[in-house]
Amino acid sequence: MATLKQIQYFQTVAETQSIRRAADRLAIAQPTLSAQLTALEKSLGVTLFERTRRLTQLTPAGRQLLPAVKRLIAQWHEMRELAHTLSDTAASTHRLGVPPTLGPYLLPNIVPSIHRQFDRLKLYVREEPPSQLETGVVEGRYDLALVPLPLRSDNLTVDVLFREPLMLVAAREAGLAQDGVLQEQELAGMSILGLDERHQLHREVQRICERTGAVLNRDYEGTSLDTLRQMVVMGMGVAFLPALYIRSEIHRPEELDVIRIEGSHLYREHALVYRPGSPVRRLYQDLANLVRERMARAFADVVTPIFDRGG
Amino acid sequence: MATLKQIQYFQTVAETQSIRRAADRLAIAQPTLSAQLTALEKSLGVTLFERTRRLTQLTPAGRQLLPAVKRLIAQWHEMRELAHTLSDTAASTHRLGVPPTLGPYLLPNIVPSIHRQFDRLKLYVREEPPSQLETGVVEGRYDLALVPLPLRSDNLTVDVLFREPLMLVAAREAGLAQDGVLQEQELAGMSILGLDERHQLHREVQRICERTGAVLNRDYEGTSLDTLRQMVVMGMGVAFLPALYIRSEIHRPEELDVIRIEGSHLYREHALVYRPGSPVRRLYQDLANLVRERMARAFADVVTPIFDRGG
DNA sequence: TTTCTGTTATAGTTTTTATCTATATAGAAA
DNA sequence: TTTCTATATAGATAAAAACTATAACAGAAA
Repeated sequence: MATLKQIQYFQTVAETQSIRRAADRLAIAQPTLSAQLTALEKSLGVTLFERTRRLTQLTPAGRQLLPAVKRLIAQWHEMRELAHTLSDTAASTHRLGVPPTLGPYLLPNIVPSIHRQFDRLKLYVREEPPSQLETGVVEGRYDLALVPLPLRSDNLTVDVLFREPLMLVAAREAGLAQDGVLQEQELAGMSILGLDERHQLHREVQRICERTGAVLNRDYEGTSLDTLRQMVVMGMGVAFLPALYIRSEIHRPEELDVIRIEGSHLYREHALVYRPGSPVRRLYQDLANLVRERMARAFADVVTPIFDRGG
Repeated sequence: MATLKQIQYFQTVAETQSIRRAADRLAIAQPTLSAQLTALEKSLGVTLFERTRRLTQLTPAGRQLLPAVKRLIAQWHEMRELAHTLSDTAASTHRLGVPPTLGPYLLPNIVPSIHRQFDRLKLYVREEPPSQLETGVVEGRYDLALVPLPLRSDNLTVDVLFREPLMLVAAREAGLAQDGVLQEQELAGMSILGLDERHQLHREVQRICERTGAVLNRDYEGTSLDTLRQMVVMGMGVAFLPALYIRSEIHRPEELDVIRIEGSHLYREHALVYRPGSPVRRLYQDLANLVRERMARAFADVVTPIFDRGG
C-alpha cells in the first residue's frame, strides 16, 4: 500500500525533475528516494518516471497522474489544517441537548456569553424531553445536555448549575394575589393546571401538589409552557411556571398575577451532564461555571446558582 | 507523519464505533489498531475518539474531521483508479510533434487507424520545424515526433517509417509535361521554387538541385506548401512538392501538372523518433508499425513503407 | 455481592520496511 | 580517454507496524 510520504516524494521529483535534487529538498538519502519511487510505481502498477542520467522526467502516465496527486496532497494539508484548528477543543461544534421548558428561556441569555469567552466554539442545539436527553448523552447522540434533577442514569457526570423557582401564576381577574404572596397552606385544595406527563415539569408540579395538598388538574394539560399560560389567562385555573419562563415571556402584567409562595422547595434544579469519559470534560466544566456566573450576575433575583455540588 | 493506512483505520473505527469490530473488518489485530489510532491522534494533535468499554465514538473534533478524512480517502481511491487506467500505457495522452510539411497531410490518414487499434490512446499534436521537434523530444517537451531523415541528434531511437517521393509540379500552361515524365537530366538549369530555409524541405530540394543541376530560386521562397503551390499556379516557376501533399491537396488537375522524374533519389524519408529510455517505447514501435502498414495498405501508389531498418 | 463476558490498553516480540552508507553503473562532458 | 554526475544496487541499521499474550476494566448475569 502506498503512503502519503511516497506520494509527496512523487510530487517533489516531478517538480525538481531530478531524484538527486528532490532527495536534497526532502532531506533524505538519494537511494531511499529511488527505492520509494520504485515502490510507489509498483504499488500503482504504473511507471511514473523516465530515468536518465541527465534528467528524470514524467512518463505520459505520470504526467496525467500528477494533478490527481496534487489534489490528494492538497486535501491532506486541508485535513491537517482542520485538525490543527480543532486541536483547540473549544473550536469544535458540540451537540447540546436542552429541555423545551428551559432551553428557549435560558439559552438566549447565556449563548452570547459563551461565544464571548469561547469565540470559536459552536453549539448544535436540539430540544427534547429530559429523559431522552439523558439517554441521548449516554448513547452519544449528544455531547452534553441541560437536564433537570434528579437524573435517572447514574453513569453521567453531573455539574449542578442552578435552582429555579416555580412561581404560581393566576389570571388577574381571579384576584388571588393580595400582595403577590401566598402561604404554602393556602394551596391546599387548589386546582393546578400542568403540562402533560411527558414533561419533567409534570412530575415536579405533581410532587409539589402532593406536599401542599393542591390538586393537579389532569382533565386539561398543556403541551407547552405557552399553552399552559394561555390556559391560565383564559381563566381555566392556576399553574406553576418556571421563573426563567416568566422572566422572559410574561411582559403583560395586566393579564396575569405572579405569586410567590411563602414556604419552600417550590423549585427545580438544572444540571449540565456529559459522559465521564469525554476527553473535553474540562471544557464542559468551564461551560458550567460560565453558566453559573452568568446566572449570578444577571439573574440573581430569579435563580440561585449552585457552585459547590457536582463536578 | 500520518499514513493513509492510519486514516483509513480512523474512518473504519468511526463507522463501526468499535476498535474491536474495525480491527476485524480491517483484518488486523486489535492492539495494532489501538496503537495506530493513538499514533494518528498524536500526529494530528487531536483526540479523535472517546474510548469506553461499551463503545468507541467520535469526539466533537473527530466528528468534524471525518468528512475531510472521507474526502481524502475518496481522492486517494480516485487516484488509484486513474493509475489503474493509465497502467495500460496505451491509455495515456502522448505528446506527438509533427513537421508542418507532413503532419496535416499524413495525420488525417492515420489517426483514425490509431484510434481504432488503441481506443484509449490520446495524442496531443503540435506542429514545429523538424529541428525543434528533435530537441523537443530530447528535452522532454515531446514524447515522440515525426521527423524527416537524417537526424541531427544521435541519442534518439529512430523508427524509419516510409519514403515519400518529391514530385515536380508545374503550371498546366507551361506545357512541361509531355507524358507526365521527365528525365533527370532535363532538370538541369531549370529554376526551382522552394520553401524558406527554416524548413527541412528547403535542404532536401537544395540537395536535389545540386545533384541534378537545377537552380534553386532564392528570390521567392514559400512559407508553406500551400503558398508554394500558389506560386506555381501563378506561373512563377516549378517546384518539388511531397507526394502526400499532392495526394491530399491537389484536386484541381486542370491547374497543375504533376511530373514524375525518371531517375532516382527524389524523395525524403520520415521516421518516428523517441527517447531510448522511454518506458513505453514498445508502444511507439507498435505505432510505427501501424503507420507503415496503413501506408502500405492505402498509399502504396504514393509512398514506400520501410519495414527493415530502425527499431 | 461475585462472576462472566466483551472491549480497550499495555507489554514484549517478530517482521517488515524505511532509511542509511558505500559502491556500482553508465551517460555526458571535458 | 578520463572525469563528473545521476541513478541503481547491496548490505546494514533503525524505525515502526504487525503479532501474541495478558492486564485492566465496565456492564451484564448469576
